[in-house]
Amino acid sequence: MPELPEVETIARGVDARVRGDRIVEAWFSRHREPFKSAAASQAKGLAGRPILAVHRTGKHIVCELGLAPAEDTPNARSLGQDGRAAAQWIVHLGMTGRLLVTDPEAPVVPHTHARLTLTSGRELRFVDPRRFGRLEFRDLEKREGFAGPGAEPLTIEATEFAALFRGRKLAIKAALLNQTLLAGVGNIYADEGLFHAGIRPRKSAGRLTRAQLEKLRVALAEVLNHAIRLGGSSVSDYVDANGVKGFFQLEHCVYQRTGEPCRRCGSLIRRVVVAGRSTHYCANCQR
DNA sequence: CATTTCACCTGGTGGC
DNA sequence: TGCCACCAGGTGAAAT
Repeated sequence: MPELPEVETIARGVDARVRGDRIVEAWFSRHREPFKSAAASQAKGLAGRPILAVHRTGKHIVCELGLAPAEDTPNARSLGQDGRAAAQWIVHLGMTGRLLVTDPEAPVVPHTHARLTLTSGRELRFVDPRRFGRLEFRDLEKREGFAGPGAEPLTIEATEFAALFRGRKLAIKAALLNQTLLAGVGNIYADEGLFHAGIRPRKSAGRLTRAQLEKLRVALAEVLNHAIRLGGSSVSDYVDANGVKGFFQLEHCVYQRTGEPCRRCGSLIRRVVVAGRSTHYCANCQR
């Protein structure tokens, strides 16, 4: 479910409620590897660590963690070297993942795969029916910090954005979904961004003019920021860290509006398959 | 290497 | 009500 605006909304919500808290204990379900690091090593790595901050990178939620009291040295390294985090817990929600902050007595819903109990008494829970999500623990004393390979669509500049697509023959829609180029855009916002930029999804990425690419960059950033302001798109079951739905689905111009009139020109929205994904566009507004 | 296709999962929906 | 086909916001491995 979650693309950049949904992940950003969740990360902000989780940050607001668990920043400064401390992980007492972590529990993981046995359900086959919905994990990137083994459950046992994650549980061991997480226990006792303070949560310094929670933020988003691409479609990943990154929990910045300090040192557990036992390994804390008198050398003032409870925040790690230079006040930076000593470890990270990285959550990718896949299609149906949820990261929720709950009271401990809140019923444990089916497909709950992780429960982190916190000093405050609250719990951080990961729920994921389809199990496409991924959980990873990184000890920064041993490895490098997490940074997705793709550029951030909200801050990328014109020249760099244009360079991403130069010489690429594939459809612009397929290119937008490639997380190693641009991180955070998924099926909804690729379609919406292309609509606002007036570009056909199947147009070759490398054949777009510099002006079209710039229009696309701006359109994407506007759509994503607008969606963040509305708490994301709740297409079926997306909710934020507090279980609250978003409202951007009400503003969709093309996504899942097949056969409905275009909000700008009235012609009917079409659905095709590009890069194996449902793709929606207005043949009149997008050329 | 660039690009496309498919497998991975469960659950909801709509047709019959 | 039941059964079934189809669809779904994501990725990464395998095939081309």
